[in-house]
Amino acid sequence: MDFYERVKIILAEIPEGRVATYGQIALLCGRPKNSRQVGYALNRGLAGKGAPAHRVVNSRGILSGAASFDTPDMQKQLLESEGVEVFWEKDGWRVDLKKFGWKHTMEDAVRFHAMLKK
DNA sequence: TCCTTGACCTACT
DNA sequence: AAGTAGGCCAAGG
Repeated sequence: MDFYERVKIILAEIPEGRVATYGQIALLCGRPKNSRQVGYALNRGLAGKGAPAHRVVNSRGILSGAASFDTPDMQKQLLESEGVEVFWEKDGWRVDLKKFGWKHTMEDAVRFHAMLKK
């Protein structure tokens, strides 16, 4: 199964009101070292149309600076509409991963692995 | 092929 | 706490 298809599947599993990191997505896709490709996928829209790309941030909780969204603050808007606090820190908009980071269980990981057949 | 480019990550100063 | 360095790897030229 294609890596980008896997990304699409995992993205659909991120709960509303929570955010996941690129590395986390890559890990759950069974490709721990492909965090950059996750970004590539979202940037190029390879993860499908309705993909919740706004729920993905980097390891420090910083929102993507690359404006692949219609408007610069769209990602922030979408997150806030889901109840996620977004605040400005030095160089960019950020969320507290301690509070809003998606903490998937081991069971989740196993379940996802089963979905990623082949 | 080789080289450059990234919505990245970790470890180390 | 903040900045650097090296590592990663698929795409595209």
